[in-house]
Amino acid sequence: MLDVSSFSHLSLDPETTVDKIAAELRRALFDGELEPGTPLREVALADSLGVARSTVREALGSLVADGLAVRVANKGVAVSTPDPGVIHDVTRARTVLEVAGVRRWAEAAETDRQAVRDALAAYAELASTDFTTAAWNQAHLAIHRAFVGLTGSERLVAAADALAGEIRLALAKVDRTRRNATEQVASHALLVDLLEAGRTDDAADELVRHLADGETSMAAALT
Amino acid sequence: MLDVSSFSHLSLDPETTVDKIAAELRRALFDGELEPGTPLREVALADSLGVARSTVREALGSLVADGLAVRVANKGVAVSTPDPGVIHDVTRARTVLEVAGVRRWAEAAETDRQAVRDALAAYAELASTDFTTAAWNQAHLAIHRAFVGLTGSERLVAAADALAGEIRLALAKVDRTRRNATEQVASHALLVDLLEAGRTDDAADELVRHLADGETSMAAALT
DNA sequence: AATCGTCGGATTGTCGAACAATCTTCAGCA
DNA sequence: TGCTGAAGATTGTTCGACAATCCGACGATT
Repeated sequence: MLDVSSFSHLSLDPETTVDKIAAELRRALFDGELEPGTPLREVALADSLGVARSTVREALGSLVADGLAVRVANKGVAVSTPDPGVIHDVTRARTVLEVAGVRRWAEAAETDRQAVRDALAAYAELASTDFTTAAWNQAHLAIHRAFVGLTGSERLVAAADALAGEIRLALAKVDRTRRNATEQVASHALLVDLLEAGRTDDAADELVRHLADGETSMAAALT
Repeated sequence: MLDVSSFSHLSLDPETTVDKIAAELRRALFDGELEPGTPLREVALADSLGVARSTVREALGSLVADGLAVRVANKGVAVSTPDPGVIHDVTRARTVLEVAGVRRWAEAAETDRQAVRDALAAYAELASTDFTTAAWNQAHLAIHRAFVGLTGSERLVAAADALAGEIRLALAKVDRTRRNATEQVASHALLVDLLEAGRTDDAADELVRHLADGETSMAAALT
């Protein structure tokens, strides 16, 4: 039998009701079931989900903390509405984070580099299946998250996750991505190839271009 | 008389009780009145502050979202305990953010550059007064915040603020800063001078050194 | 007609009490 | 010593209530 200390790496934290509600709301947001600007009434959500108002309230606080919704005092919480200014700021922020990551490709931990390859592989595989918009966006953003992971800082990854949430919100109603799925995969594969070849400067330039393109297409999709 | 639409830039949001509680708890944390690891009991805080438990609970959620405290299910929230690993991660993260800022010095908005100068001036002035540890740390971190502000991204500044919170937590009980206040000011002034002279590469190197020094001294102060 | 005051409904912010589930402590016992 | 189990403490969640605030409508005034 193993020593007890061998299990010290195991852990589980019981999923609380607030977490479930927050997760369900996030899913609804990312699936485009809730239009940006939609007010999230506490009582309506409460008896729609069969929980108390306090619990809903706490879950809403979680969404607000992540920037997915905004709360104005005495008026309540509403789904964040991504405007061009937000898109621009998000793009500038993720450019900083992701470029910092890819520039550390050579010095990064091997596991972090492998995470990039794995994310790319999953992305490519998904492209040949019948995927949903939300799943596609998630796989795409997983690659960019892995880029930030190259910095080796979990806090930067957390910041990138918050940015990704706002992007998924903006992309919820857009599935223009489907038609050029293979093209998108090729673009990211090229980027990783440049990294593997040691051409980090070229990779960084390519990434900046890619993110700028993403900004323009996202801004255009806002109608 | 002015047009009615001239008032569109005015706004005010009433400060809610939860905000006051969260602010008070932050102050106590940054002033070192609460040791890291101290459990924050909901009932104790509630009747100590003269508010309901629900309200305290919500305020605690705010602290947890900012990384100043940690919540484990069914056990409650406790003040975060900064260990060397945390310090290292925070340092790596802020290095990315601040270096990205200073490298954009030339392209940054003039107001953002001026914010750096102003923060430095306030820091220098504070050095010649009888300051408290918390105020000193705040003035110091304001400079570094201004560096991130050079990126022009409010989201990166927000991320930097979260990092700054954890730093203030680690620095709460340390006032080794007092003795070499003028030296600290000189170090930051040199950095800004390099920027003004257009030597951004040298400034970035200096900044990296400065942050690395900060990490070692913070880690040493953890005892 | 346009502006202003007021009224009522809806919603949030906060409070208080309650209860089950879980954690912690500690005495008792093998 | 090491395990068991009961008691107390703490959290997670629910319910009900109330004041404060917001919002829209409805008149009243100029």
